[in-house]
Amino acid sequence: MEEQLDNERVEKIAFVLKTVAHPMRVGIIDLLNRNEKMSVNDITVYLGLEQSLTSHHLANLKMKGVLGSKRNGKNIFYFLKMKEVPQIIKILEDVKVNVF
Amino acid sequence: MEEQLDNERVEKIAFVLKTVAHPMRVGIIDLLNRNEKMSVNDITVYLGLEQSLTSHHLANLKMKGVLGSKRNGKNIFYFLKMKEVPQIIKILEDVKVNVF
DNA sequence: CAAAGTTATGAACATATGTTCATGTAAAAA
DNA sequence: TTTTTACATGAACATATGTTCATAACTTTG
Repeated sequence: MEEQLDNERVEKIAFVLKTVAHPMRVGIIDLLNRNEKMSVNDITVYLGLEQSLTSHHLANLKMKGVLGSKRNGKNIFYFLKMKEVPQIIKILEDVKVNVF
Repeated sequence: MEEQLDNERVEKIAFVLKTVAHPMRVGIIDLLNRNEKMSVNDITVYLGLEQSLTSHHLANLKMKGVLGSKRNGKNIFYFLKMKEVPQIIKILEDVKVNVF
């Protein structure tokens, strides 16, 4: 039998889940899982969003450690840092939920 | 290369993540992953919470399809329904985050 | 059937989160 | 060096979420 999760772990786990738990952010992460790195504009266009909103979400994901970024000329490329996150998404790919 | 996630999937995935993304709820799920079923009072005592708050969170998890429940005498026992969720928690057990 | 034990519910409140809009900053191109 | 392109930032706002408190509902026991 495995150990029970201590408080710190529970907090961290919930923190990561909260960070990812939004359709736009799941979409962004899925995209970056297939592409290695993408500019803000690429992401914005690809997902059909608005620049500012994309930027806010990207900043959020970066701040929490899920993504990283690197400038190249006028572009800033974002990439996946926390490898666990796509695994989570994969597990939930065919999940059945009670939406209402 | 795998298919990109369609909108509906992204929505559902985010929905489940949102449902779980709270320290108390992660704790509850972890507990129910080790115990098969537990009464509200057991959970309340074990996690050191308050009755009403526990009940609210349990109702929430049940409504979204993560947990199920069954009455037995005066007690109501809750149990895990969505098996994917403990797997997710497991993946994040040793995750490194930028808390601030 | 009244009392005690167990869980649910709803209102009220505080706080967190997501979005928009206007504007700022940095790099490249003209 | 002005303009254009690409991205970030902050304020303001609306909405969602978590918690507490009081009370209701259901089940067993006396």
